[in-house]
Amino acid sequence: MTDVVLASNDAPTTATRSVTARALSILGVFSMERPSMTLSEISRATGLPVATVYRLAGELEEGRFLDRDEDGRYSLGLYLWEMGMLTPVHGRLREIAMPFLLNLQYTCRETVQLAVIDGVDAIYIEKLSMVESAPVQSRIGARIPLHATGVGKALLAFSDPTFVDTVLGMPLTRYTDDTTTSRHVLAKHLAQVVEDGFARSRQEYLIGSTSIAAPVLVNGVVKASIGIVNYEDTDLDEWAPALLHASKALGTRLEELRWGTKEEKK
Amino acid sequence: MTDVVLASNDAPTTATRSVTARALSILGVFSMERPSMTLSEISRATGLPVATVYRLAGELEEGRFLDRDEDGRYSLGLYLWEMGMLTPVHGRLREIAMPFLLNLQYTCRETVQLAVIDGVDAIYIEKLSMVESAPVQSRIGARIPLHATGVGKALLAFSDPTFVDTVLGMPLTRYTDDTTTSRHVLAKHLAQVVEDGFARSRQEYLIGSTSIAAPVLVNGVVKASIGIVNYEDTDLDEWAPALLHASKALGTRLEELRWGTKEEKK
DNA sequence: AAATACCTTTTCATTTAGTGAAAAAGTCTT
DNA sequence: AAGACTTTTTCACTAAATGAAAAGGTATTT
Repeated sequence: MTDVVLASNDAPTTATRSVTARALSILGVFSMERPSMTLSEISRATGLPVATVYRLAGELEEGRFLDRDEDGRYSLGLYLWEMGMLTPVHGRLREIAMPFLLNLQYTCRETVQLAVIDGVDAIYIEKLSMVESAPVQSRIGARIPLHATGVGKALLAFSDPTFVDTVLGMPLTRYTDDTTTSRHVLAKHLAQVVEDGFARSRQEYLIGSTSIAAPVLVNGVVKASIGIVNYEDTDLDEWAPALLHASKALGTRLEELRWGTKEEKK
Repeated sequence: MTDVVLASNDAPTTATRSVTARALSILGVFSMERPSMTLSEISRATGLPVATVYRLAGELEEGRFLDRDEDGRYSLGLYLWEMGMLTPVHGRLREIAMPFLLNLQYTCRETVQLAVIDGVDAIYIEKLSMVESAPVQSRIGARIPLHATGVGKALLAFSDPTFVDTVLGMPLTRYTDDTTTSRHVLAKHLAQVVEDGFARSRQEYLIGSTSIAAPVLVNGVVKASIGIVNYEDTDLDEWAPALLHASKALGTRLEELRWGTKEEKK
């Protein structure tokens, strides 16, 4: 009931009551850094006895939530991915956004991103890039700070004031020399973002990366943000009109579809 | 152990032993058609007593595998999507393929697809489309027949003969008047695909849709296929060279990265 | 406003189903 | 061939999950 959900440390996570919670915690230890693990690695990472992991991982494998390769290493299963594709954020948001993102990417030929807020982070929902690579920090599914990225600031600047206060009240992590860590300065930045209609970010999170980003407003509420980034520190302001056009068009489309309202029931 | 895994019928699925299997079966009842469900709907769909679902769904919600909206309706949670993004098929394959797909889409301006084999189906891993819509059957994550789509035939034609026999030995479902349902005719088609180096499909699965598709070979083994589709029944042969170039280039890139071999360990 | 019908939540006596230490069996390494 | 790991199996123990039934909600109907 009053379970304290321990964040995914690699350190042995003690005390996880129910079977279900234990099984789920097994899935939770996989990450970008450790996409596959052996039985005993999982045991150490979860703090669960090997015998227990053996049984539970076996059940997860049977349910196709885990895959097991010839060497006996476990990795997250395709079925899990299939389920992810059924999630509203993908099935509804990304699906609808795609044509707008593609058009934008077609215009500017830079990497185009789509992000949403979850908790006090932003998450990349989509990233269209002509170049391979792009740092892991910017992969789809990555959590990124609201205060130190283009898409983050675009989301934050147009958020509910109460929420903004919450975020400003938290320690603003420094990632580079150019990260804004003063809440006062950040508040001024955000006001500027609202005025301009889009956010700028210059190596505030990753050295050498520059971005601009605009909010996607649905009936006046920020639901997502679209960004243009590159990793050569080139000025991107020339693409601002195209960016704003794309974000507005997506917002309008989502309004038309009454996105997020209860018309997608049953 | 000798659990008969019942396919996701909507009909009450009886007899699911373990707690874990029950919890997972709750996740399994969500689908594109029913992306959100109430407690009692889940109870009926899984065949589990309401009280049980109440507890388990509560735990899944706590673990962020399920979301619950104001009305009390459950839907698949964002965390599930995040995990999906860690899956090899996304993190490795789609990520690497993206630049090639974008380039292809940039060239032909038609919908571009990436698919892989899972079991005896193909699954769309990625779809880049300038137009919204495109039928649900072709959404990312959708399972599609190997014998009646461009990407499917491209995958099958270059598959292991034993596997081909298995697939040809199964009933070939008819989807449209143009679906090839004779195994003999299909075998001939596949030989033609190998000869041409790419597959053609004309409303074999969906009325009005045409596609061409080429295999992505990694050290001579099909690992995926890339397709170009449209829904206006236009001839796409003019894009075959670009398609072949993209699929070859991706295959080569995957070879360079020693994709699927055990260099991504630890 | 009372009745009907269907939902969600809580309770609790019952017992099933999960537990994990330890032993066995299987890998590599040196 | 011995050592240091793994993974798998076993089994006596009991914690933890179960689900019927009652209580509490929320609509919709009469």
